[in-house]
Amino acid sequence: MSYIRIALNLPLDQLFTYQVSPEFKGEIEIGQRVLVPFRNRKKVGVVIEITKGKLPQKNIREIIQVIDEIPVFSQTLLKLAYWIKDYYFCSLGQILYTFYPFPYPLKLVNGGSKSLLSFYSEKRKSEKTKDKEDHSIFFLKKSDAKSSIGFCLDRIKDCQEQGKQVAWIVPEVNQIFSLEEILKKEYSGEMVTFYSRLSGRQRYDRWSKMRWGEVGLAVGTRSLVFTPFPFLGLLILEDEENPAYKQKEVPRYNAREIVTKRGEVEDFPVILTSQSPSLESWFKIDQGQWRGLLGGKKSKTPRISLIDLRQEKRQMLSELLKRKISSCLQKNQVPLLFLKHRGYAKFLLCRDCGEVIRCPNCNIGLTFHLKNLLRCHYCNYQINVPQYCPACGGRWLSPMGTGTQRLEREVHRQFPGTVIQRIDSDKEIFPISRWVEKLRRKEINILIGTRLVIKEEILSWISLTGVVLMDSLLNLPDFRATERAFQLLIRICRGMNKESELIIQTFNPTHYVLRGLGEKQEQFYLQETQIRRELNYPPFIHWERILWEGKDREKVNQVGEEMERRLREIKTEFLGPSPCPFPKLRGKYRSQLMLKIKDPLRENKILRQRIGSLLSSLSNLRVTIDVDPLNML
DNA sequence: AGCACGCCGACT
DNA sequence: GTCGGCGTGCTC
Repeated sequence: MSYIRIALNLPLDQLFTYQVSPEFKGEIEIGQRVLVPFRNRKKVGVVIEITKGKLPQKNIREIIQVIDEIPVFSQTLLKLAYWIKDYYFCSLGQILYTFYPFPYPLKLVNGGSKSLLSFYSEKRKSEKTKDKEDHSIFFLKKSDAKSSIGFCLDRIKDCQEQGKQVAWIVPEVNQIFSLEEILKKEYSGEMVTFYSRLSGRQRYDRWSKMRWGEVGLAVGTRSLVFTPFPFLGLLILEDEENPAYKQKEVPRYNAREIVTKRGEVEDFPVILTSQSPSLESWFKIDQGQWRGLLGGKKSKTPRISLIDLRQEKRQMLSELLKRKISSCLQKNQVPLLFLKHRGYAKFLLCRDCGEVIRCPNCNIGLTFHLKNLLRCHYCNYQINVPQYCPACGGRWLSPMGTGTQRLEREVHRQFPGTVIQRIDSDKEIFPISRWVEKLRRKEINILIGTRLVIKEEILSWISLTGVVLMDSLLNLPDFRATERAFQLLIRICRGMNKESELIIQTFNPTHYVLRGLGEKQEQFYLQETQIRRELNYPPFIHWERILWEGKDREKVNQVGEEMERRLREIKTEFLGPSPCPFPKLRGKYRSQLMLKIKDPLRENKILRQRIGSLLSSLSNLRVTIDVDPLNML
């Protein structure tokens, strides 16, 4: 008698056992999909273990059908799946479902072609004799958005000669097409693009081509990282710091981590690129774990002027910025005014010294609440609004963080008769080509935008950017606020056309983010690393956020207390528990806890035991865990 | 996650 | 009377 253990797409940390009737014997392989009866329905599962011998329990049901003739998932891909499961706290079945995201009737046939089959088995033979390859991680620091293309093309051509496949991953769908256009001219092999917006049929056809080794080059978004390429020789991940690489739903993976892990597991090189590396990546290069390379010519630097808002009259546009806008308009150029999105998290700023009131534990800006209260979103520290600035004793403390529409009105007033275009919501930004077309036809005089407008295609039309209130970027209640502000400024600097100018209005002109612009970028990273080290923040630890919500406020609070107790027992460091920034959402009370984890793989195991049992005993609470969250709000 | 079971309120 | 709301429990 033989039976199999399979993974199902359920949020359950367990495998299910089924019996294999004699008719399927010898057909079953690990990594194959099978159709099984589950409750009163049919479900697709992936074979994880095959065991011969006595059945481990009674009432084991039989599989209905073997779906694939050849396993969809190789042993190495399964190894990757196991790693993701342990790292990101989800079930094996959920991951395998994201590896193979097609509904059941799509059956993986071998294209009806024998040649493909033998192709595949030949590959398997050669795999055993293959030499050890260099699976280093290369990090390409780009001087501008496009400077990775030349470098990567050479590597892609090398792969083409060796009959290996390459996957090039970009953060956003619209970046695929411009890259595709360039690569079409340079790459002579078969190429596909891959992204979720394609129809099911299209996605499946392209996926099959990749899977059967019929294409040499694939360009796509983050899910491309899971494609079971049989001959993968290189993975490229463009703009590694982009938060779009983090999936917001289960499994909450970051494609950057998967790419490097897959390179390690399958033993091929990986290239990450960026104009403005994440601190985590910069640190790995600095530590010598990854190999840093420089791409492109020396970067251009615009003229940068800092406006000290403490010296200015209380208005949104300084005299200098207004003058520059005027001269821009005279030259028929389009100035860009940048600001943060409609401020939802207000902070309290001292107009004398330019500092913001910060949490003494967490160093992030305290959030200004109604009723005279300042609160830390990380550790729940609270104080009443002080009368004097704790840093300089100044009395003029004012709440900041609003005013998108106000700026538009202000610009209208200052520059009557001009066409002002505001771009600040996702709906409007796509397609970007619409705005580019308007810029080309000179239908816009002044552009006002949030970070959505900081795209290469738009910036190349701009020669003057005014950052209206730098402080709203620097003082967001997120420990990555300074890093993100720095990256944004770098991208603006690199993206604007030549002989451009950047004007930054701020209450804090000596901030290290601003000193790090231009030639001294390493300075910024060194200083930021120092701060992260002192506060024990990433890259020195990993955050894991546990969030739970329920209708019963008391119960939500009790769970917090119980979790606190258990975490103390296993000596895990954590912040909170504290109510979420939106403490009541859709009628449910929400609390969260932030764990500081040194070694996720090791510590998650312990957490699964200690916290997992608590969580499963609480039926009417919904719990989510996010490893390496990018958004701490 | 689904899906069934079961226990309560408001309907032709 | 019963239709249907959703809290609870289980899945080889």
